[in-house]
Amino acid sequence: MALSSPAPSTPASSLAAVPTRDRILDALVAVLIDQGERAATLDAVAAAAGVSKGGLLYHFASKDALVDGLIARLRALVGVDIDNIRSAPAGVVDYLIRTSVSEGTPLDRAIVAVARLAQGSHPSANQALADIRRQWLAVVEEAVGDPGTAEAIMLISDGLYYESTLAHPGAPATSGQDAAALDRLLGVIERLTATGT
Amino acid sequence: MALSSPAPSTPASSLAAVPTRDRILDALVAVLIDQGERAATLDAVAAAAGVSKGGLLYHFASKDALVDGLIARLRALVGVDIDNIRSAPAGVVDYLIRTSVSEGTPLDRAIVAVARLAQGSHPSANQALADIRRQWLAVVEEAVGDPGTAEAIMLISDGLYYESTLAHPGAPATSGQDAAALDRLLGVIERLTATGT
DNA sequence: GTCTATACGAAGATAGAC
DNA sequence: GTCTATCTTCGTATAGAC
Repeated sequence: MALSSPAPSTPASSLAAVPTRDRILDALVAVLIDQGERAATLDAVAAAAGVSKGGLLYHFASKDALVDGLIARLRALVGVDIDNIRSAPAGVVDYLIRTSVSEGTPLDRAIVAVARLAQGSHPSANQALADIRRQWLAVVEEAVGDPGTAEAIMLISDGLYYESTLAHPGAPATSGQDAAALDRLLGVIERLTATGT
Repeated sequence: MALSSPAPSTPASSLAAVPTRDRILDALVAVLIDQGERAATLDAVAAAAGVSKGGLLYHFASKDALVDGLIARLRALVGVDIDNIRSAPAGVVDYLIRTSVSEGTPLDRAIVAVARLAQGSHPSANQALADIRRQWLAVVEEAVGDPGTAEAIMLISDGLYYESTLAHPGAPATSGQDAAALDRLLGVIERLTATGT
């Protein structure tokens, strides 16, 4: 699962300490989500990870390298997700829409963090998000048949991501009311998939 | 129309020079759209407006004041747009969706610029965008009747904005292919509004 | 592997001349 | 109203000790 780091050869127990490299990426994600792109300085990330700036720079030689590390983690997580979505019991669309709003999982957090980066003209962050969208769209198209319908559903997913995360920095996680709204939304979307072209 | 600046009392002709204050806001918008939030420094904005940093700071005492000026302009432009959308010949939904992707008008540019700002934890930018969304959603709800359908349409609009502007910094304006895709999308959306709840 | 200290440049803001 | 210094703080990165 932790594709971004080599598996330790002899983990004494499953409670083995998280490698510093991963802790730093966790800290980067946390700062990006909670305080935005501008606040994600080397100082702030190092402090959040519990290391010094010098310590951070040992693991990631520059800020760009740090960002690249996060994007690599995101791509790995998405690879797993694409497998999950194809075999989702409630269907591809249900899975996609529900996970567009969740905010809890490592994947959600990685996406939101990279989306924050993408606004600051990080070309590789934009590229990664565009690639991911393409992968999801392909799966939805495969599931619903009609490309136009797939695009509309994908746009709703984009809108949910934008609304639930980017538009409201520091918002609390999914609440009960949101869950009801999500059910209602899925009902509306069914009207798109029920009828053919 | 230019609600953000007092009308000159004696404009010799309609070619009267644009006030420096407005030129500075234009420059801020241009830099935000073309180069992102981080690039929108006082130096860069001043250069784009053709004034010195000191000159800029005469009109806007601080960077926060500059941002507030842009947000005030956006709110004024949206006020006009809300009037337009209610009387749009092709209908509210058609107008909303089409203008979600345009990118050419002063309003579009102001929205994209403020959206860039919103990612950098500018609370007032987020607040303004949330307010605007609420106004549009109210109009759509009024037009289509069902709140769930209205929300789905609004999310598609959000997705279009995200896709066409935030996700692709420095992308060219609406192309021919986009226009066809938009028509197809409107066809899909009609399936939502055609059927009742 | 992790730390402290320091160099260097960039960005916001002030002061005062014109 | 607009300009040119100048000050200060912050962010990235390097050097070298431990």
